[in-house]
Amino acid sequence: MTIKHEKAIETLRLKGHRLTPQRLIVLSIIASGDGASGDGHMGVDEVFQAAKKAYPYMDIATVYRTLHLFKDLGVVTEVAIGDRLHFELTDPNGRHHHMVCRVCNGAFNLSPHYLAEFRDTLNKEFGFEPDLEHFAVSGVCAECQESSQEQQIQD
Amino acid sequence: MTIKHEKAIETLRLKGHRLTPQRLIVLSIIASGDGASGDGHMGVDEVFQAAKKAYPYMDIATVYRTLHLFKDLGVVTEVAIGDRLHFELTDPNGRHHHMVCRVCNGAFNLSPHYLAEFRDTLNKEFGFEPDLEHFAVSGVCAECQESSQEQQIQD
DNA sequence: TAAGTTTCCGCAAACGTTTGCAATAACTTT
DNA sequence: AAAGTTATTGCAAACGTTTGCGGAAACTTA
Ligand SMILES: [Mn+2]
Ligand SMILES: [Mn+2]
Ligand SMILES: [Zn+2]
Ligand SMILES: [Zn+2]
Repeated sequence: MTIKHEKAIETLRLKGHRLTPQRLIVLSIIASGDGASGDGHMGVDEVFQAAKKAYPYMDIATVYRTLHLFKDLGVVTEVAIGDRLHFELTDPNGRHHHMVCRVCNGAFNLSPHYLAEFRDTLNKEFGFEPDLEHFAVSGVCAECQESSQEQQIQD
Repeated sequence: MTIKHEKAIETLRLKGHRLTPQRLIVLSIIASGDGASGDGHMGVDEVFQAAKKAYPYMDIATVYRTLHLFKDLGVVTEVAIGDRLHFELTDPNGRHHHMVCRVCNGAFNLSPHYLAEFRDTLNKEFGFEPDLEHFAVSGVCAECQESSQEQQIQD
């Protein structure tokens, strides 16, 4: 049980939400970060399947509701990867955004400092306050650009 | 019939796609830009309802397939507004990104120049090539920030 | 610990969007 | 103009996600 994990439970209680077995199970699955991608981001179905092992009556609607609650509380971070939702436990000491590759669906962390100037500009020029907590930019990662170049040479 | 609209038809023909009535209808609806939002971006259902008036057998799957084809050809630009897809005819002389307000669902145009530096940084630091054609940043617009401030004062 | 209050859950149905499939229609060739 | 080729369509079913509802469980109070 990590400190992040304990703080998350404390946040739930402090904001007056009930500590149901379903919520604790989903939280510990996300906290384990033990998803197929290996980068700590877990797909909704991965969470659901793992949750059913711990508690067979678990419903997919409960998983979604729980993840959205955690997102609203800032306990988890949502990342859209290849048009499916993924989640990771928020690390207050390691906040980051994401670059998502549309070819391999890899998600790469991006330090907030790369967006600080962009945020300031939008603020000053337009009075627009961007939601950067769940910011992700999609594109093609370095590795996938290389492999598509090899492909072209072979043609 | 605008020049953008004619060029779009020419693009279809040149790339070997068939000029079906369904495609021409969807294209002219998007080209009209006559959506409820007033900013030229049209929701999928708006397109579908208008298309059914011109051609009653029109199917929603055809609308989606057509819009995605147009997107791949660069003829239309997709903007996700409040987690629904919207589309506008691409203007080669007025390319822009979008700021989308999560409160009022307004979509505000953003000149590419605001993202040029961000793109360069991702390229140089990570070899990541972002897809900026359909880039949209979500947040809260100036107007909605003001009204939520008034709200707080009243409380 | 028992009763009362209110949030939360499982279920089923709905949402917006995508997909497989067999029939049709756009284009090409003759 | 007719026949042949193949992309595109309408339909229905499926996808991932959200929502309404009535019963159940978490917490509060006594
Ligand atoms: Mn991450
Ligand atoms: Mn626009
Ligand atoms: Zn990649
Ligand atoms: Zn707004």
